[in-house]
Amino acid sequence: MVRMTEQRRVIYEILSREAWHPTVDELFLEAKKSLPRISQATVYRNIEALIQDDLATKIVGLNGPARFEKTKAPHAHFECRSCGAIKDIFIDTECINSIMDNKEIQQCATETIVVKLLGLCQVCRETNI
Amino acid sequence: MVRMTEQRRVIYEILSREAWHPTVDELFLEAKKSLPRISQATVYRNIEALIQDDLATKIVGLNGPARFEKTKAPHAHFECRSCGAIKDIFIDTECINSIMDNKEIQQCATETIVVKLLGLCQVCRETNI
DNA sequence: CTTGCAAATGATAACAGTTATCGTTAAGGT
DNA sequence: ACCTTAACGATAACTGTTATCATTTGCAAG
Ligand SMILES: [Mn+2]
Ligand SMILES: [Mn+2]
Ligand SMILES: [Zn+2]
Ligand SMILES: [Zn+2]
Repeated sequence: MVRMTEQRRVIYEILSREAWHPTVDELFLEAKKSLPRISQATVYRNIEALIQDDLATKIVGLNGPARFEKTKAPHAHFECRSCGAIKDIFIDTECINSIMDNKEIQQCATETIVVKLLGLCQVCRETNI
Repeated sequence: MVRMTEQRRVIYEILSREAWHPTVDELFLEAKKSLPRISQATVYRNIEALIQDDLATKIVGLNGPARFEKTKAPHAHFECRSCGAIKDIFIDTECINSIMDNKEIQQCATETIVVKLLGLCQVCRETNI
C-alpha cells in the first residue's frame, strides 16, 4: 500500500513551485524548513514514488545531479552547459507532432519525446566574458 | 600543446564504428585489445579531449554511465528506459528547423538541439513480457 | 482504547561513475 | 644524446545514488 505521508506532500508542494527544476539536495534543504528531521533518503524515495505516479519528471543534464519538476504539459528545456541551470521553453506542439510523424519513431515504442537546447545561460555569458 | 597519442587514436577509431554508443567502460575494454596496458583514466581523459575538439559527443541517459559517439550529422536518439540502450533515429532536418524557429530559443544562446525518444526497446519488450 | 502489522522514515553504509593526484613514461624539439 | 613537458597508468578522493536496517508511524482489527 502507498501512503500519502507528510514528507511526500511537502516534497510535491515544493516541486509545484513554478519555474524551478530543483535537485534532490535543493528539495531536501527546502523540505527541512518545514520538516527539520527529514532525511535525504526520504527525498530520494518520494521523488521516485512521485515519478512512478507520473506526478514528477526527472531531467538529466550533461553534468551534475539530476533535476526534477512537477509533471506538466510537454515542453522543452534550455540547459546551460556551464552551470547546468534549466529553463522552460514552450515550443509549438506542431514541432513535436512533426517529429512523431516519422516511420522509424512509430516502429519504436516511443512513450516520451525529450527536447533539450544546450548553450550558455545569460548569467554564465556575463560572468565568464 | 596537444599530442595525438596512440591511445587517443585507438579510442577515436573504436568510437568511429557505426551504430554504437559505448560507455567509458566499453571503450576501455575494446581499447585494451590493442593496448593491453591502457588505463581507464586515459579513456576518460581522451574522450574529454575528443569532445573539446568536437570529434566526440556525450550522451546522457536517465540512469547508468554516459555514452559517447563520434560527432556526426545531427540526429535523434531512442533510449530504452529499461536497459539504457541507444539507437540512432534520423529525423527530418525540417523538424529541427521548425523547433529553432522560436523566439524564446533564439533569445537563448542555443548551440545544440538534443532530441531524445524514450520507451522500451524491442529486446526489453520481448524479455519482460 | 490497546495491540499488531506493514509501510515509511532517518541514519548511514555501500556502490557506481567520475575526477583529481602523483610519480613515471615517452614524444618531439634542440 | 639530452631536456622539457604532455600524456600516461595507478589509484585515491569525491559525488550522486541506492541499499540496508533498526525505529517510528499510521491504520485497522480485536
Ligand atoms: Mn520544465
Ligand atoms: Mn547517435
Ligand atoms: Zn549558466
Ligand atoms: Zn531495452
